[in-house]
Amino acid sequence: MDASRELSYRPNTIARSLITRSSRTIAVVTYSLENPFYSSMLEKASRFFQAEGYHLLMFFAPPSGDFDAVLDNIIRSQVEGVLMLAITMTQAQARLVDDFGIPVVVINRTVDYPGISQVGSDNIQGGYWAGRYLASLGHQRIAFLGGLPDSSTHQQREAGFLEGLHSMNQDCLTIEIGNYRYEDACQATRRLFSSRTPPDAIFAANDLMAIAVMEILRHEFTLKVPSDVSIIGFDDVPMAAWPSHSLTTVRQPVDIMIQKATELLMKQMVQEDMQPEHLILPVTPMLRGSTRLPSR
Amino acid sequence: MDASRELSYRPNTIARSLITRSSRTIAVVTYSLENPFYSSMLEKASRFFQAEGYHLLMFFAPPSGDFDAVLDNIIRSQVEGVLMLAITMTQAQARLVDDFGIPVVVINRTVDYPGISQVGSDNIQGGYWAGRYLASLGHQRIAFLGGLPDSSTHQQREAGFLEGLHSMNQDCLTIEIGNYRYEDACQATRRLFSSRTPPDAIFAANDLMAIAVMEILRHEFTLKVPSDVSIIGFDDVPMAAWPSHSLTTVRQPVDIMIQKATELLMKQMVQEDMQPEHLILPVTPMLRGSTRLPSR
DNA sequence: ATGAAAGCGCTAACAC
DNA sequence: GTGTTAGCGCTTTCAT
Repeated sequence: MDASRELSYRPNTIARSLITRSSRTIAVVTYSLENPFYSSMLEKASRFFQAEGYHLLMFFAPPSGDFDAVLDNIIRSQVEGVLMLAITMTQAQARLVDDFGIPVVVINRTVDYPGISQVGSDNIQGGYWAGRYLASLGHQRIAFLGGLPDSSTHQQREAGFLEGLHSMNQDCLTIEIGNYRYEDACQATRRLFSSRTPPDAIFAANDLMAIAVMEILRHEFTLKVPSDVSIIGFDDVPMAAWPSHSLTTVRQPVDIMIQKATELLMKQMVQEDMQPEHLILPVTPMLRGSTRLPSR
Repeated sequence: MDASRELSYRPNTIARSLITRSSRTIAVVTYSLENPFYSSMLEKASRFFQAEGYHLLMFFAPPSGDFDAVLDNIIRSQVEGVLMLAITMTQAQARLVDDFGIPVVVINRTVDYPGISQVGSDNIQGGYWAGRYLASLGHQRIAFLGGLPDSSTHQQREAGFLEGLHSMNQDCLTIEIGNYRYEDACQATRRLFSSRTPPDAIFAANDLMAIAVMEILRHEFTLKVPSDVSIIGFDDVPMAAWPSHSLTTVRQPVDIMIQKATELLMKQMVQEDMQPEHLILPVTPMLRGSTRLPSR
């Protein structure tokens, strides 16, 4: 002990990992941290795992393209688990990492493969509520501002929304795509409101885009929110509650999602035989100032 | 090759790391991702290193306390470099990791130890400009909303600010602390404006806090920005340019900072003998709508 | 309790 | 080129 102190010896984690066959490392895969919803998830997950003696190894999905190469790197890296934050995977990709026996939890994406765990919230219900609620406010020209068209969240929120509108005998005026990004949503909003029949209400597939809509309407089209246009978002990021935005939105239970996801991943890492689970957590409508008041 | 495909063989990165003595891994240390300034830095750094075949291992500094334990983990983990994002280190801590021969680049903190590289921007100049500019607008009761009191950025921005005010024959009305956090800044704003002599201008040590001030003033105190109170922030995060905030701020050149920091770290990892550098990049005042117009 | 040795899966050096 | 071997720094097992 004296000598080890003298030489300021530190055990070599890599050598230890090799012999124990446990890297105490978890891959986190995401494609952007622009949305604070995911950067806060990242922080929470990281602190949780750090407390358990694990550390997160970051992998960013390339904007276009070779996600298979990323998966390959993940497999070689000997991580003990993978946390996918809003990453769309093919069945083949899911099977690949499952075949290597690496536990995976996918957050906010469903993937059509039973071997991995998924944690999400009830996008269909959230969309359904948004559709019904906007219609119930008396809006007649209701549009959807979608996220990434390939993502399950986009598809489910859209499907729920259309169904909600139909249940009120309405159709969706038009659908635009904002790719879950602020800038893209600004462009989409400009297109939407340059039309001869602009919407009088918008459901955006996340808060970041909903806030973009609000900014563009108020400051480029000098329209009032909510008196001219009602806006609903999705996520309930902290920013949505800031008084300037006061965004009516569909809250996803972030804390519970990340808690369940990390617990699930831990369990799967510890017991070989754990069955993958598919959790769909309930969402909560948050009524704020970006939707007009119900007339009654 | 056929057999390796058959068995879907993947080289074991850990075994390779052990023999080559290179983990192709870099530690990133931060204490919060609440400020998008840092989550975007994280994303950019991660993509850069990933393209070079390196991956980031995340370490979060505990809110209170044992940072030495984190450093110890970093050293054991055999990372080839450390990127500190806004982490305040003691001299002893800096020396420790330097003694282990691990290259370190500290972003947005100065540390009183010559052995490690530092990349930051000219906080003193930025603060100086903010002080002079607010005074030049005719403000008479100018306050400072500080960040983390122990951080070098806080201290430098404050020092520059006070000096700027003095150069215009003014003193700082009062100083409050917001710890670089949104919520803390809201509380600080409430304290500031409950006073009998509230400020008529505020310089906040980052944009997140500046926006918090704006929110509270407009919606809790029904004061107008900028006609009642001018506000200046620091960073120039994307949100600052959103029309609702239209925040006058001091831009830090994020892209250049992260580019320089990653390049520096790479160089130090490759050549043993590289001298640590201390880069102070120029800041740029961004005049927007949160400060009143110069009268002339 | 204390020590010696095998081996995790690679790479690099060295023979052939 | 092709094959063999030593060894990276640990943990674990087995013998003392």
